[in-house]
Amino acid sequence: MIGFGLPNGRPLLTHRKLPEAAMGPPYFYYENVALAPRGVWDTISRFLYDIEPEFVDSKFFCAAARKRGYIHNLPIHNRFPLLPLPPRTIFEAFPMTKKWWPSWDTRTHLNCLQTCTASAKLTERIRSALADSDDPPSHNTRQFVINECRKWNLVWVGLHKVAPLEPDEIEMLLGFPRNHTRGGGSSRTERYKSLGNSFQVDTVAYHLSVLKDMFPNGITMLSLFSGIGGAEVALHRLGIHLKAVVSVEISEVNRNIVRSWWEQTNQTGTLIDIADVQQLNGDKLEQLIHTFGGFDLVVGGSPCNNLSGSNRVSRDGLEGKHSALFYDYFRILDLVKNIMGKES
DNA sequence: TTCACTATGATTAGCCCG
DNA sequence: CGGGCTAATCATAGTGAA
Repeated sequence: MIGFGLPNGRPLLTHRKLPEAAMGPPYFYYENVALAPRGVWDTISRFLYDIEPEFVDSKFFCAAARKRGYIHNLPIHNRFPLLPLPPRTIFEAFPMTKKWWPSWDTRTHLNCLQTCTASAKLTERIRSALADSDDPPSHNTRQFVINECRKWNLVWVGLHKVAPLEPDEIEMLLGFPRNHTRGGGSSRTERYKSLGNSFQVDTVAYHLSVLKDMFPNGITMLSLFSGIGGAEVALHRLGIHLKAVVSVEISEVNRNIVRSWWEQTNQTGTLIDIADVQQLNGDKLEQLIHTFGGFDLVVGGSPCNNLSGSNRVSRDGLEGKHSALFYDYFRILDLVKNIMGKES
């Protein structure tokens, strides 16, 4: 799952032919979970002008897996990665764990960072099982421990002692500045949730890097379902000036996080935040496009709640309560294309 | 009311192998 | 080609303490 190519490998593809209807302006970038129920990506692709999705696992960019599909109309040649390159193995990311890491735990990468973490009961069950067993432990004990460690992304922090990642460790893995989600009224639970729902910044930045030469004076972006601002952080770290960002995000805590980051990084552009995508109708978009002279980029990862395999309760597909917001991404993107096409 | 904590499988895709 | 196996997975809902 390497998409059209990785930073240090030979590209599988350097050019592609996009359908006429897919061409910009604006450029757009859509994201969601790769392992969605059958047929979901076919539907998404059909709405987004029949562009073939680019499936990438972020384990090639950082120390944690993140299998995602991206549909975009960006050029794909001359991409470049963010520097410095982030740690790409568990030991590089968390050197202190090496001391306690059993040889029979052969993981080099973590699994997908999700919204919930393991219970204290589980880590205690693991400690107890290992303390009561031989050295090395029996096959059954090892199997139990390894399975739980993989399922819950546990790391070794002591003798027989595993623990879930801390929020600041997840921020690092995902490419955000330390304490990005800390403060601003965000509880620990909310931090895990917001981070679990986020982009992996290095992966997204690699795809967006082609914009740097194309927009030397900066870009104006419409950011839908912004979350904690993964796309904004990616562009900023690429050194692309943000002239204006219209950010749409339902969570007040997340809006605060992005607003706070905007202040921390001394942005000179304009940040407008909107709570609900439903507020973005034709009139509102015409007004915004008139104000900013159009959007260069429309970014969005629509809710995956009803697509994710972790959802035992309501994995209802693209028509599910939350994931159906994909259709608002399409609606808004298509409106922007039409309005901008009319004015040019 | 908020927050921390806990338990709760099914659906895929990719293998190998007959 | 299909059955059996391994493996991964941006979560929801309930409870109880503060």
